[in-house]
Amino acid sequence: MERILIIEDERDVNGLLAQTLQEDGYETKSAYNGMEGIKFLREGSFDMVLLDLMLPFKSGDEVLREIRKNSDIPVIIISAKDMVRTKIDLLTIGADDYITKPFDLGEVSARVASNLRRYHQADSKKQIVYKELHMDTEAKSVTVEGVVLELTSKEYQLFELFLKFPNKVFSKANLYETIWGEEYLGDDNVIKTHISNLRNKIKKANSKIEYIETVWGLGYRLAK
Amino acid sequence: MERILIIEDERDVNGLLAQTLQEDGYETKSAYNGMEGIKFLREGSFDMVLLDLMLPFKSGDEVLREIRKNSDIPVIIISAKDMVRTKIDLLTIGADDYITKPFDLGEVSARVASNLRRYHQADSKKQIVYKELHMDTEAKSVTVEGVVLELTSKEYQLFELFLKFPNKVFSKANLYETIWGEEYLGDDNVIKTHISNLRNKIKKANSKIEYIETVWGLGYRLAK
DNA sequence: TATGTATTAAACAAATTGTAACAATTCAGC
DNA sequence: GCTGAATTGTTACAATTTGTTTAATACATA
Repeated sequence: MERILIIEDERDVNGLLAQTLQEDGYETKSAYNGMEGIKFLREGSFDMVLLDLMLPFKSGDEVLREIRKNSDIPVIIISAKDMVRTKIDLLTIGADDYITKPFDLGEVSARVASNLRRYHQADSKKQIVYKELHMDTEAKSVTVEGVVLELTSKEYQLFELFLKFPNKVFSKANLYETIWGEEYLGDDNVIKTHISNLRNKIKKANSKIEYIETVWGLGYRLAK
Repeated sequence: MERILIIEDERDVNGLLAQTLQEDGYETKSAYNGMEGIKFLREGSFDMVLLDLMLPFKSGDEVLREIRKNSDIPVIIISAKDMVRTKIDLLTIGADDYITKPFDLGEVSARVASNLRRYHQADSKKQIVYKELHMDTEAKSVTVEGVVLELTSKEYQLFELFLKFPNKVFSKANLYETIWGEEYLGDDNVIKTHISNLRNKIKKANSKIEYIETVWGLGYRLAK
């Protein structure tokens, strides 16, 4: 399970965050000042830190600097709305994101999820594993249930795009412009054919899973 | 590769920035006045703009306003040290960061990297949460109380409009012209049908909440 | 030239969209 | 409160758009 450390001195705010994140399925630990936060970080392993800027004893940016000395886990800053100037500096120091008070709990959930996803993606950039599929972006090879797919260049590029952005719906214009690098003038035949060929090759490799999903009227994406 | 547009009239400063950024592994393009800068932006796709404030023909803040009309890429302002007052205004217009002259090249690198990272991370913006509803504008998916709605393209577009402008009342002409991109000639049947279908799908997802409100004689809007 | 790859074309299938006819609702004026 | 004209809502179906597949042709590379 993913563990999140919440460093926030206001007890009710801390509790609220903890409760929300627990409902989202994370394990949380609460610290009520910077020194305590750093202590917990040394002791346990965490996947993320929510860090308030205004802390007693040791201010948030000091804590952040301390964290960054020996860790690259995502840190989301919680700050008062009017601290615009500091935002920029914090991102420079190495914060990953920030949320301004008063915050919407739904937004907190979204940000946390998004940052965690990115973090976990970052250390497996070269190997993409999805369901029964394995892509090596260095070797440009793809296997489905152990069977190697012999893909052409265009097929591979399409597939890699889908796998790199698992939720995004790619419009045809989108696909065309990123892969072909030219302006899309409405001729989607090429794309449709390649998609078809790609699907066929996947199917022939004994895959029962459909990897590429059609989103009617919008485009294509990786199937869930 | 990431592309950065440098809009700066002093040739040696421009060149220095270009060189530094190229060494950092970016592709750069140089413009020497505001008009040229805007022209380049229209033609090519950039990931970031470095923008000098004091430019011939068109001042930096005009250029910034122009950029913000159709893009949200990070813009870093380069300004003389004594123009402190403007900083805040620029951040209000939509600048992401600022660097004062004379600048340290190491700092430029750091700021550029930080802003680019944040920009590419900014996908939390793409999540719209409203009451029990969650819309992912990347994945083009909508869930109500955890249930995924299977929307058609038109239905989705309508819904996204409402959610993006939560208080605005959209007249039918308004909706028709933004979504269909054609002149509205008074036939509101299409819209009514789509709204009806959309409401149905929401209702079938067990939602007790009415998300789309009719404003009699005026149009529709997101319900409060 | 031989081979694989990319593109185009065309015929077919599927889903969405628009239309039309009718039902329900709202609101102004009595 | 009624009443009815205006506005909005619903439904089913036809027309249109969009997607799939197969095959043939063009293109590139060795």
